[in-house]
Amino acid sequence: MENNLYIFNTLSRKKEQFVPIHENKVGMYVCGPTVYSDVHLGNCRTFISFDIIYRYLIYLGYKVRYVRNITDAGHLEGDRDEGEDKFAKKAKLEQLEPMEIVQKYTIGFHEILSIFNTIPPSIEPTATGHISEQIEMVKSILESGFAYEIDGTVYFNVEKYSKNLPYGILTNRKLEDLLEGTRELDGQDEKKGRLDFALWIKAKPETLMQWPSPWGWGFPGWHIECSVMSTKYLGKTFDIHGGGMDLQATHHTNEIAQSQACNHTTPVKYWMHTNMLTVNGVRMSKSAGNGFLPKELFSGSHPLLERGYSPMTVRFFMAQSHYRSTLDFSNEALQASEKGFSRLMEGYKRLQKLTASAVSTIQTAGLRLKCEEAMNDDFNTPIAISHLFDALKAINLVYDGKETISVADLDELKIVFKTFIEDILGLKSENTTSTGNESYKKAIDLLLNMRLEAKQNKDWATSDKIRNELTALGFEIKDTKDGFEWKL
RNA sequence: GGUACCUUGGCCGAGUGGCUAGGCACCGGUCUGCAAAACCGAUCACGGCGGUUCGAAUCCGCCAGGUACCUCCA
Repeated sequence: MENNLYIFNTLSRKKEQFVPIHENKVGMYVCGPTVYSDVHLGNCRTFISFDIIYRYLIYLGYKVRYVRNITDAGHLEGDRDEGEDKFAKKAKLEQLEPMEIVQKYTIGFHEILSIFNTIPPSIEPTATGHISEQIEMVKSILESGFAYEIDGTVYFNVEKYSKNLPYGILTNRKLEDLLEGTRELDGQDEKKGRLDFALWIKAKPETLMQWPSPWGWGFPGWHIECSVMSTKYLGKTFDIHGGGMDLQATHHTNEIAQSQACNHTTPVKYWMHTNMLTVNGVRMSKSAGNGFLPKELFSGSHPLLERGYSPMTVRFFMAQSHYRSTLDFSNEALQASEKGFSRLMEGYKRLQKLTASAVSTIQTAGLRLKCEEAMNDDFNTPIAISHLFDALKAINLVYDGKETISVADLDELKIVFKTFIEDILGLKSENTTSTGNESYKKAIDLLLNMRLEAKQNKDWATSDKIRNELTALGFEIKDTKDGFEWKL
């Protein structure tokens, strides 16, 4: 299959033409959430970005296997292979079983992603469901000589690995620099090298989630699950691995090392990293406390928000920036997106009502190609959207009777709009009136018909009163040549 | 301290050597009883200094400011 898709590969820090390993097929792995608390908006940005990427790959005709894991074990509070397990800590706080925590937040995560209209991945494996495979991989890494065991805990030997293979390729860093950057660890540490990380961690007696292993009871290190599950479902080498940029330096770097040590091959052809969401210029993060939850965003209940914004407004807002750029959250920016989105969707609805003429007096033919070119350039959604807005102008001109469009052009325009707005960008109309009941609609129509009569009698006082009061209730009233239109 | 990245008009946000990005806001106009919506038009730009070049927002250097990673986070 021929395509001109170019993807920015973190490995080379360049845009590279996308050539799948197996013709017509794409294997894509994205690091999913650790389900110990509510998913926050920054996480959502990454998953929405990859949702659009997934949708576009499908549009191009690829058969995509999209794997996104759920981390439900082994993720410690600190990454120094000490500290408390996140699930255990939360379980104590909420007085629940760790698996109740996992269940609760997994459901919440799915709910939110569904509200954002993302397509579920093909496979969503969990760490706890792959304990034996993780043990096998740890064994294999031990056999290859890149790991060592100390008292029930298995560590990856970074120094030894880096003698044979480049450890810091993903962040373009040398081992010496990394070592220099690592601060001295206070307290006891049994690791041989400062950069070494745990593959398997010995359980303490009070550890809630633990499994038997050749090294005694314990639980897997955080990084190993991704190596295991991506290998299992996508093979030793697969096409795309994605995740947030914050995972690049540690998690993904270690993942490469593990997979390489076990499978003796480069695990991933294209590494893709999404940039961070910021609030007032500072990264939105769990620890900084400036991250709001999707529900707070929808309802406007967070102190930083002036009011609520709908899920599709947020999705559109995110699509208006490129996935590799930071995106700054502000009320002003969200309101701008809300209006723009509303205008786009209004135009999309109008498009369905247009009547074709014998000839086109406007130029819309190249739209699909332009949008494809934008998406082919490392999924440049903001450019694709700008082309849709250009076409929107043409739609409105035809709607106003100032220009005409031919049947063929109209049909193509309808298909392209549907394809890019719904299928690729994953946007959908949120107009509530379409789901409202009939009597309610008729009541509004009745009021507006009364207003129409008042207008015909030039009773502007009554006519304005009806319109103003409805407007105050949130309705938008538009007068047309032969009547009116309204929406909530 | 080390490493990397960023700085675009009132706001958001594309763009990597010459050609109007786009959205929102604002201003003028068309339409309208007045509005709204829509359309047309105008205004506003590339952090600072220097260099390369016929030509730089785009390449190079320096400076200033900011952010991220190096410590859990998508």
